[in-house]
Amino acid sequence: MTKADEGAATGRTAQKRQAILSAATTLFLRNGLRGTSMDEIAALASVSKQTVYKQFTDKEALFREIVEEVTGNSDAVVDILAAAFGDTLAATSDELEERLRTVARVYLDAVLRAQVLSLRRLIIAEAEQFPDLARRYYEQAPARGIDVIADRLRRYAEAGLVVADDLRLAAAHFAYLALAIAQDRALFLPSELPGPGERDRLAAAAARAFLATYGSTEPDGGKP
Amino acid sequence: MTKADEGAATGRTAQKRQAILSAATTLFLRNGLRGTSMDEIAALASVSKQTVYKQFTDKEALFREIVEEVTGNSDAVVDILAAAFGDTLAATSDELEERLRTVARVYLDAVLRAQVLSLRRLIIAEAEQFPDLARRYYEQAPARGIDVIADRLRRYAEAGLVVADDLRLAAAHFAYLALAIAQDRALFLPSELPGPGERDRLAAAAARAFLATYGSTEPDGGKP
Amino acid sequence: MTKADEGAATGRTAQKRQAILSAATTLFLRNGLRGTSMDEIAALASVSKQTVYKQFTDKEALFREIVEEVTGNSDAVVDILAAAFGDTLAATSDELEERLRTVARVYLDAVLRAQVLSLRRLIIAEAEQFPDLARRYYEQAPARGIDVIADRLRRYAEAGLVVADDLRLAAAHFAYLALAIAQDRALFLPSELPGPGERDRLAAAAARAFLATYGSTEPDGGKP
Amino acid sequence: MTKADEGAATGRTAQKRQAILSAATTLFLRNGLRGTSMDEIAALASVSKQTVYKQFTDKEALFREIVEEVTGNSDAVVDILAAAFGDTLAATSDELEERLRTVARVYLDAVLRAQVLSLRRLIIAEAEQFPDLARRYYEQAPARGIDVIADRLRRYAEAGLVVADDLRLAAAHFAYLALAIAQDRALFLPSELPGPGERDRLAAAAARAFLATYGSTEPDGGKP
DNA sequence: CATGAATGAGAATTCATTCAT
DNA sequence: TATGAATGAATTCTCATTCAT
Repeated sequence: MTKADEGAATGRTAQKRQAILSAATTLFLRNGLRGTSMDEIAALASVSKQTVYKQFTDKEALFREIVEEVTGNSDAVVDILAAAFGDTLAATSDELEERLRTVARVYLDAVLRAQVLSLRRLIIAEAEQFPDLARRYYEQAPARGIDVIADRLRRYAEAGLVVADDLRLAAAHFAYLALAIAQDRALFLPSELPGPGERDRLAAAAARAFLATYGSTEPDGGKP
Repeated sequence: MTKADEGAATGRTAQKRQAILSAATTLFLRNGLRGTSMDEIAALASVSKQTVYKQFTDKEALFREIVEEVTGNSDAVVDILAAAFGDTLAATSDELEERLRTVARVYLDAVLRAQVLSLRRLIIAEAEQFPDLARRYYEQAPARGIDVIADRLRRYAEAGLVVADDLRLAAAHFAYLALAIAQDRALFLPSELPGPGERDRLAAAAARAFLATYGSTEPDGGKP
Repeated sequence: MTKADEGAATGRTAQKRQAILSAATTLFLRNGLRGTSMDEIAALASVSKQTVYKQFTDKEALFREIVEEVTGNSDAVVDILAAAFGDTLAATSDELEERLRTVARVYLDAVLRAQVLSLRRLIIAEAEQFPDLARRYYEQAPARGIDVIADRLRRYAEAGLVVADDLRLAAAHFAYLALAIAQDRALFLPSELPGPGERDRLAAAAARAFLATYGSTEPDGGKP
Repeated sequence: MTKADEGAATGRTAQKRQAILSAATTLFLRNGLRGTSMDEIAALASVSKQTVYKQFTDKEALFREIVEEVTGNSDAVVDILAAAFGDTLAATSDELEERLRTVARVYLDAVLRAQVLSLRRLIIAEAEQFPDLARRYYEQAPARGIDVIADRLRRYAEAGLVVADDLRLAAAHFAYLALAIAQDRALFLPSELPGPGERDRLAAAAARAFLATYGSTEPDGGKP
């Protein structure tokens, strides 16, 4: 076997595997675990059922692999969040509020994407059957988002812009002020996602409320 | 047929109907819609399958009826919430914070009950298949909770204890400050409900954060 | 429900159950466990597959039930054997030999019936998968046959017609002298069962060999 | 292509063929014909399924080849048996009994090996599907054992140590006195093979019973 | 030639729903 | 009216065998 052969073989197999994963992801997110049959997956992936079973032990294994993969990709949300904070610290309270407003808004957009919502629904639906997957998701997605926020808040606290005993709690307050109203609603009413204006409003209110609670009273050292 | 006969017959039928509803509720909440078979329901209700089908057109109808019934009973949560506010207004800011702490704590307890969480999971899981049910639930449960809070906040605002442009938004902030951290976690990690201490802590932090944002600066109107 | 109703219902159900058991017995004995499908069983019993599954948890349960039932009926062989010994003791050595010849012959016939051989094959085939069934069969069939023989030999020994230290061993020797040659052959060559003459010959040889070993030298007390 | 190449090719092919045969033997003996899949065989032999099909027409052909091969190797049992008789004749009745005891014991050991028992079970299980294989096995294994014994008995008879009209019948009596009790039990109770003491006891009893029946009354020519 | 993919069927089991009694 | 049986399809998974590369 030459390298080319190996590459070709691997490529072929890996390609099929990808097609299966992609098809299954689509279907699981749309119809849930029990609402998706292996036949449908094979058909959508344009492979035979046996190819599916040769690559994945059984439906559960396929489900697990997909949830783990997609959960991993949820880092995207966390990365977006981290990026939104920017690299520099805000210099004044006013700047900080605007910064937080942006962060809230960006975070909200990330979280209201249809895929992210579907994944959330899927994992919540199966949380009792697959507690390990649910835990993993929880730790990778919502919890890590709060970690990132807490980390940034620490820097603001060090700069005297924010005052908080418990940074993780403050971070959670910020996260849920920003997300919870819209996210909760979106879980139940998938077809009524809030529009841009509403998102702006929610993000602004979250930033304002957060700073009212945790903003330093003597903001940036006294405006002359 | 005498009235007695009719009554007996009705009674018996109604009794079976109740048994079916009760069995189906248990099973749907535990195993989901697709995870529950009509056979299981009939068996747990100790009736024949035909009896089930005589009372309910099909599985979907049974599911709907149950979700609507249980959703209706979720008023309980709203009632608990309303009761927690009490009938009198708080006289001072301090009293108000304690009052809100209590409310947050009671609300949290109500919402973290296993049944309530299971119902939430069930409805979220089926939100795309049964958007009307999800809407109804959303309007009956989370939304009405916020209504109740908003209503109370209005009275506080009138008394000068709270300042808010948008009372519903303020109410939502309070609700999600109080619930979201724990509720979100509980949806994903059913086996790790927060203990009493943690609940106290979350409730206190919610009350504090809310008042920092929406509490009147001149607390109780300034008693001259 | 009246008794008649119950009876009718039971009768109907029991009838179907019997049909299933009968069909499955036929097929399992003919084609083995893996060689028989639930579809075939349902078809041969003229019932729906669901009726089969309602009566028997799964294929294994059905298999077990059948093997146990048929094993129980194998008592027939033991009963035949016991009857062949007759109620009276033989008075002389000559009579005893004739008696044993008859017993051997009858036993051989019982054991060479097609059903008995098929059952033996079936249980041997599954002995590693179902050790409990194999044990039960072994104890009910071959072992009990030897018990019966040992019991009769004890009476002969008490009458001085037979001399043996170890009656069970002597019984086993008799049993296998009588059966083993033909039984072994029949297990492998189902289509070449020995004819009556051959059976006579084997039975006679078994009786003769047994008495040569275990017959009392001073037979019936000395004919003057 | 040089001869070396051809040799190498043949060697490689033959090697794979052997690997397949070996894997299939293991699996067929362990799990039976229907309990073994071509996939498993290919996997255990570390070859592709196509290679299996290139070497053997289909599953049945592979099964046949294996059973025939293993049946051929069962000669081992016959060889062991023949060797146990030794090259010299026994001189006295006492020596003969000891000799037969040894033979019986060795034969028993040979026949109670797990592989031999598994093969027996396998062939019995498939005797109706593959009557030709069963016949071949029967003729190669149990029947040839009896042939060997009959042959030796003839020499003993010529030496006046043994008296028998029908040497094959006498040989069968010896064989089944020696084997049948333990072999039968072992077929049904694979996990309860008799220990050495029990084997000794059975072998001794077989030798004794055989000589009581077929031993010459005037043993070795009368010791004056 | 040999690897992975494909085929096409079949088996066990389950389900929602409907008859028949 | 209620029970057990029946229906007919679907679902998960496996298998023996054959292409295509």
